Amino acid sequence: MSRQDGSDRTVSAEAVDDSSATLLHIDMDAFFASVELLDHPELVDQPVIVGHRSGRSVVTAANYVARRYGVNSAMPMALALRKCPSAVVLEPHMSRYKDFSARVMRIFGDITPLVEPLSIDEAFLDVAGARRLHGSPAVIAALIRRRVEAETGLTCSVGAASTKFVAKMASSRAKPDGLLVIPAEDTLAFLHPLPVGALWGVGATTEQSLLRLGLARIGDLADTPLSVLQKAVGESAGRKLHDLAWGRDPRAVTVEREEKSVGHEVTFEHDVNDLARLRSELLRQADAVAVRLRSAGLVGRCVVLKLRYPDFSTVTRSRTLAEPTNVGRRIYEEAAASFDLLAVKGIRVRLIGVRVEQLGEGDGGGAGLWDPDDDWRGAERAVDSVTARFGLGMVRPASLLGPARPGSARPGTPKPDKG
DNA sequence: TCTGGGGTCCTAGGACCC
DNA sequence: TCTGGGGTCCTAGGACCC
Repeated sequence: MSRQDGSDRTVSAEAVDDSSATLLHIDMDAFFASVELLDHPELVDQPVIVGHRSGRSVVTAANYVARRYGVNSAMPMALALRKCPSAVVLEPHMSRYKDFSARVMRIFGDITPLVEPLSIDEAFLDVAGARRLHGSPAVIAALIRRRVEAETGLTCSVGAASTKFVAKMASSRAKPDGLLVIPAEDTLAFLHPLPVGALWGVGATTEQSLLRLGLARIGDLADTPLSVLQKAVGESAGRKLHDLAWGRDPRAVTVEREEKSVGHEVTFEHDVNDLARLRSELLRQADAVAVRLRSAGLVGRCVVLKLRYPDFSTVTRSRTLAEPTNVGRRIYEEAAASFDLLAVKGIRVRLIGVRVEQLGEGDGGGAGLWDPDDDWRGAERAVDSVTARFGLGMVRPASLLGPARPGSARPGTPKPDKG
């Protein structure tokens, strides 16, 4: 194993044979907070929290100064401010984070086309094919870290290993501003002393189940019969834990992933018992979901309503449609029908949300495919905008229902490349 | 302390069909 | 008349991740 970090850059990553560690996991350090600090350099030495100040919000991100006070992501803001009353709270700026995200992802893309974004601020890279051009994985990781810092002013941490999940665990142990290389032959020596909670996929609940069995370290999982693990945490999770404990993870870096669902939800500042208000929120969300589906060229078959009550208990109700849709009014009708069955007198709601699942390719209307010459598409877009504003169903005039004209690409079908 | 919003994946039970 | 086992679809809930 070889370590390199901001405080001691002289440790040479090349001292170990890293040729097997071709999977990199790159994770930006305190991403949202770091972007905000670029705009507020005077705050770098102060505890900074990104999030809304309002009553029911949580911490979206915290810089490392704030973390020293025990502040962490997803912590209720009220608690965070009790732990660190001197923290500066900054409102999030998502579009700015997306912009920085695109910039770092482009840097990754310069190294290899095999980039799998995991979230806005992290990605897997398979650099096996990039070694001839750029050098060993550790050299590539160092190059990426230098470029990210030089071109964005942000730091990142990198884990390099022979499997994705070990690379991911390595990057988290390299944080902040570090690089940790785990050659294949060192995998078990790296994993086995770590606590079970450090495993990707083991949260608080699973950790407790494992601790009750006396399994505290990853090495303990490796030494436990598969059947015992499966009885404790389920068949699939048990199998996965056992494999991971032995460093087995055959997943490859996948560049494309298809979306499985699209949804919106909102937690009210104060619990709501006004049914009309709840329905109008539902309508707003259904339309927002529909707009996103259409712009992605998708339709969905299953509409899920989600409610959370004041005691934080959560229920969902789903309805499967005979015909998939991306029409706001249809989504709303299904969600509202589910809602009406739950909306007993005196109901109070903390959160309401709509999600559409079982997605498939839509029948056109994808914004990226819009051809200004196709005037019927323009008409459809106009209808869509009415839909978006008023929640009306999409009513395509009968004259627009005909087949695609000869010579024009079928809706939803990308036109072939020209040579 | 009092818990966001965006997701993915898994489990389990029941209906239904062969 | 009683009964089995597998497969698929649907639904509800929950763990987990960032």
